[in-house]
This record gives sequence, structure tokens and C-alpha cells, in this order.
Amino acid sequence: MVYSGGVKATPTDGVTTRASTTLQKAGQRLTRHRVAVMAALRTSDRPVTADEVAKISGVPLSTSYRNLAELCDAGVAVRVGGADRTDRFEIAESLTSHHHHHLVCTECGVVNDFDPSAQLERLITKELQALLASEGFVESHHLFDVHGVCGNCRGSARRQ
Amino acid sequence: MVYSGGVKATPTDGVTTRASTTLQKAGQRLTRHRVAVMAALRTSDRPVTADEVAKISGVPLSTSYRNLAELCDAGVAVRVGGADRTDRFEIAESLTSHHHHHLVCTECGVVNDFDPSAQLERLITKELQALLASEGFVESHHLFDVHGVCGNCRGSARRQ
DNA sequence: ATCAAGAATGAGATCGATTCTCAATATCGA
DNA sequence: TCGATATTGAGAATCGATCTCATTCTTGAT
Repeated sequence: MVYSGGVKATPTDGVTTRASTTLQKAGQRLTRHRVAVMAALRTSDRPVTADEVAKISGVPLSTSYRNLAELCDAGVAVRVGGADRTDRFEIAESLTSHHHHHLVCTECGVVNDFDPSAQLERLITKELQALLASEGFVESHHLFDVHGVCGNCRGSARRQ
Repeated sequence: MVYSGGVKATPTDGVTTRASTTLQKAGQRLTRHRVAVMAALRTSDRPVTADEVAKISGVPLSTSYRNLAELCDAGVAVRVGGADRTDRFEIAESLTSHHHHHLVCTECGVVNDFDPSAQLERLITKELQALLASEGFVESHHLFDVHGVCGNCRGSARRQ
């Protein structure tokens, strides 16, 4: 068994650098595995499962789960719920500066990103202010998820 | 063991009547248990878990799960994902005529309802039209969920 | 560089929500 | 009433996610 934990690795771009900094501020070490997991998250343009991260990054599944949870704790990643029972993860918007929402396919479970208009976001922000104050609720983030059937699944349904 | 399945029960209000009709149109029988499950859903002003439904209605857990799934298939109920791994269920908006969104507490998992403004809904509808067409995605419904910490959990955190 | 204290790892065990199984029982139309 | 079909319920099975713990690595102090 080759043990590869704890090996220091080098970030290679802006988002990764910020992610690394955030991680270390949260008191977590920047190991090769964590960098690999972050890279896996960045590889995809949509939220990925822990299993996918493990396959993409070569990290063992339990480490993938553990590191993803730690990245979420540190605010580097966020957990995205979908239509199936499988959690998906993506880099936090605070690091990518790219606010977006999700198209969730209720057939295959895949989650894709889409961008909201500035107008919609302004209205959402405005509306939430009053609501949250009256409820005593402190928002961490909001999700605007559209559920339905994606083009792929509609195609395969027609072909049957 | 007392077997109580299949006993016909009587709906008592508009929503329940419509739910019953919908269920029967979907080819499912209107048993006492199903009525009890629907009543349990209506009892609460927020989405409830299968376990809660079982406790409220007195229906066994496996039957609660099965009937909730059937109600969802029939379009009488919908499954609401939250911040924990526990599914919650509520009566479909098509039956209650009450469109709403969710405040999801990331501490205790409880989901509460809130009402969006008509303006926000109009904008959402408008925005989705163009998007979905271009993606080949067919919407079944959309979720606008605000995640954060509810007043209760903030209170108990402060008290510690 | 060396050492001790603490962090990370990984294979597999465990957990827990949900689904499945199947014999017993009920429903419903003819 | 009868036969075909649906529902039920207790527990088994499933499976994604978390936990365990011995091993190995990292890091700061010396």
C-alpha cells in the first residue's frame, strides 16, 4: 500500500489559490488529496458526486467523502441536493464569483448549472430581506432549482 | 395483528376530495391508510417526513413510505428535499392552489413554507421560458429554497 | 535535522433512510 | 359470492454516507 497523505501540493490558478487559503484559514492542511479533490470539483461544469470525485481524482472513496465534507465546512465547497438520494458537490460561489442555479433532471439525477439574470437576483435579494427578518432566519444561501426532464432523457424516452 | 387495509374512508373537505379523485384517476384505491396519510400531510403547515406521517397517522412506517411514494406518483403529494438526508412530503400545490417556497434550516433540518410575491413569480416564469427552451429541458416544477439557520436553532446556540 | 504531538489516510465496518419481499388480507367488478 | 387484483406490514435488503482505528504523514519546537 502506498501512503500518499499529507504531501504538500501546489495550487495552480486563482480559484485554487483562494480555495487553498480558505482551507488553511479553517485550520486544515493542504494535502495532495485535498488539492486533487478541489481539482476534480473544478474539472466539471456541474455538481459532481463523491463517487465521481473519487474516480476523477484517484482518491479513495472514504477520503473523497471526508475531504468533501471538510471542504464544505471550510466554505470551499457546497453540497447540492438533487432529485435522487445522492449528494453532489461544487466549488462555493464565493470562490468562483459565479452565482448560478440548477437544472435538476428527475430521470437521471444529473444537475446542470444555469445563470440567473441580474434582475431576478435583485428581486430575490430584495424579497428575502423582509421575509428573513420577520422569521428570525439567517440565510446562508439560496437555491433556485428547476426540476424536470433533461434533453438527454427525453431523447431516450422517445427512442424506446 | 389487526389488519385494516383497504377499508374505504370518507373525505371531509375540498382538498381531500380533490386528492381522492386524483388518486383514483391514477388507478389507486382510496384506503383508510391513504386517507390517513393525506390527512397527516394536511395537518402540518410544513413538509413532514415519512416517519412523522407514520406517527401522526398511526400507519406503519413501511406503509407510510409506500403510500407517500404512491401519492407522489399520482401527483397528490410532492417530495421535498432539505438540508439533511431525510425526505419530506407535502400536498401538491396543484391541489392546494397555494404556491410557496421553503426555508430550510441547516441545523435541525426543519423545512418551513413561505409565500413568494406575485412579482417574483412572474419574473421567474418569464426567465425560465427562454432558458428551458434553449436547454431542451421540460420543467415539472421549480424550487426556491432558502438555506440557513432558523430562529429556534439560533436561540439554542446562543443559550449554550 | 530530530522528535513529539497532532492531522490525514484508507479499508472496511457501521449507520440509517428508504425500498423491497412476500404471505396474509382486503377490495371490487362481474 | 367469487376470482382477479391491490394493499398491507414486519422485517430483510439496499446503498449512500459516516465512522473506526491502526498506520503514516506533517509541522513546529528544539
